[in-house]
Amino acid sequence: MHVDPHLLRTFVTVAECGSFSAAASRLGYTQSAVSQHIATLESDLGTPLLRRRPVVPTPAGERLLEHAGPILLRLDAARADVRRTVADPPSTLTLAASPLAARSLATALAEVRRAYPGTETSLTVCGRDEVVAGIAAGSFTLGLVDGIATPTDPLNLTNAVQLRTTSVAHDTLVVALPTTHPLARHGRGLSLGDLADARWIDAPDLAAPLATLRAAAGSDALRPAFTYNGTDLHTLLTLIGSGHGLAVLPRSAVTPDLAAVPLATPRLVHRTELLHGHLSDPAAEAVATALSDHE
Amino acid sequence: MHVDPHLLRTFVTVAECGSFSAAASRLGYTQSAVSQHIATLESDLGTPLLRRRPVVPTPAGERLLEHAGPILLRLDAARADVRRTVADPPSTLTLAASPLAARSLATALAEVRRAYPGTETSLTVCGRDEVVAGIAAGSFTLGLVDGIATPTDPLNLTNAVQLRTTSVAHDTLVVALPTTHPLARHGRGLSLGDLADARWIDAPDLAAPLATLRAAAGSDALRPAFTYNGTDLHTLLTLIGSGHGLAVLPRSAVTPDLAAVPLATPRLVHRTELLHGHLSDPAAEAVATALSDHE
DNA sequence: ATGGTCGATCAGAGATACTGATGCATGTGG
DNA sequence: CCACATGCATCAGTATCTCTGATCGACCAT
Repeated sequence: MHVDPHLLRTFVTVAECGSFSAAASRLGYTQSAVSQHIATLESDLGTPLLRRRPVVPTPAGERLLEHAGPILLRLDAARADVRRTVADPPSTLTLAASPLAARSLATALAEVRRAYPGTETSLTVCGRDEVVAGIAAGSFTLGLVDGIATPTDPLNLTNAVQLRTTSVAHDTLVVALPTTHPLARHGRGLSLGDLADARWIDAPDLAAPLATLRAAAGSDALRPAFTYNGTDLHTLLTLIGSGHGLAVLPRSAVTPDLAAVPLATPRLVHRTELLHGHLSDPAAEAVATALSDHE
Repeated sequence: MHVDPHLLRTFVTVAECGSFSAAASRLGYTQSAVSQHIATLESDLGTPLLRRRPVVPTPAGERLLEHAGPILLRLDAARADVRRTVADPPSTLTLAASPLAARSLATALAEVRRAYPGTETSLTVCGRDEVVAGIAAGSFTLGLVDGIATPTDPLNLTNAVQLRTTSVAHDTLVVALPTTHPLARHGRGLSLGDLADARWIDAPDLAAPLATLRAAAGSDALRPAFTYNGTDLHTLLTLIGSGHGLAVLPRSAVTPDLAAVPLATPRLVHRTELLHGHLSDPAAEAVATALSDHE
């Protein structure tokens, strides 16, 4: 029949944990149950999904993992979407935003709070995927996600199926460098190809992930010399300023103490998009329109 | 926990059939089981999903239906994708195409059959959604889908998640009219806005569906005076020729006995895209590259 | 009224999905 | 080289779930 989502969920957990017993305690099952789940899934699909000891996905398992996340997300999204049409709109406005997108919220939000003074508001800043997942699962009513895209295309938000998206802001992309850097005075704009051998800082949670830039440039170069796993813009700018490497950022994110040379090719822009399910809450709708008009 | 896909499937079937007992026999269950399925789903989601007698989805049910199709499709796609990595490539090349996309196949296919003479080939022409679903579910290895899109964007194939797509051909869109029609000599190109009150033939399975054109034009006009539910191009052209109305088609589809005036605004093109999962079959890969190169 | 259709409900048989105990392979420290 | 610890597989048993078949009540048409 169909692949059972319960089995899928334990499969994902086991793959994440790299261990049957760890997954079991995480899921509140016994190790025996987890073992049976995986066995059932494997016999159902007719192929081993995990190599044991150490526990690593087989190629078939990798395939399944690619599907499992979106499926489970979508399943939750369906439930959340149905709940939304039934439950009355919550009194608190629950917002989420990825770090560089959060700034777009402040001004629009101010207007709305003036118009609806009674509304409690909560804002969560988290990773792009978490924003999408949270909106889908109904834990946030409105989300802002930033990312890079070609000037005409929308952001490629995989998993965002059945969610409404609106582009709310775009900004040119620049390469941020120390002012002392030889390229800092490069007036006409830089090409990614020229920067293949530069020292890059990869800050996937904050700036344009290098992997995305590689895909856009069609190049296999652009290897990170430094990886910053954090969401604090100031820290990243400081790292760049003290010469640890350079990064691609939206122009408005770069402070004047750094050089910001436009990224000429490939032609990409920084875009932030609004993301939501069906809006029944007037305050949420007001935020949405305030943000859209801001464009 | 999660929404159970089995229940989801019977829910979809019941909604389609508009009857519990009909759905039961279609699914090979008893009416009792179907009734219990729906009851379980409703109590799980905490809201009625169907109004009984007559059986019609409630608003919450409509929401769920929007999710159900893609979820079930994706579940099948996951299984098919895993199977593909395990099973050896099938000896027959299984192709699918939407009616207007099929023509792009012929030439590319000829080359490949010369290169791989041993390969049995099957081609199925069916609706766009069926092509996508069939590829996802693994019943076809390669699919061609046509549709309209803005010049820079790819086709908006919802449900095509986790499938690879390549644009293989594009063609300008024209309004097909009888040569005697007053607009037939309209040299510079027509605007959809000017044609709001024209007699339209809607041929959703074959040409650009009017609903899509309406969305692109941002207009609520463009109501069909005639609907052709069929996939035969010749029939549609004959209908146009005998004055039943006009339709938007790719230029290459319109024979010289009809007038074909370019569609100037909105700027849209007819595009056909190649669609497939992971290709392990060399012949299938050859077809894919032959088609891509043809651009 | 009356027979027919359709969905809801109920009891019970069969399948299922857990737990806890045990078995067996692998890697590790004495 | 041998205990021993660790971690997955397997098994038996039970609690639960999920069907079927029978029955009921509501509605519709005759």
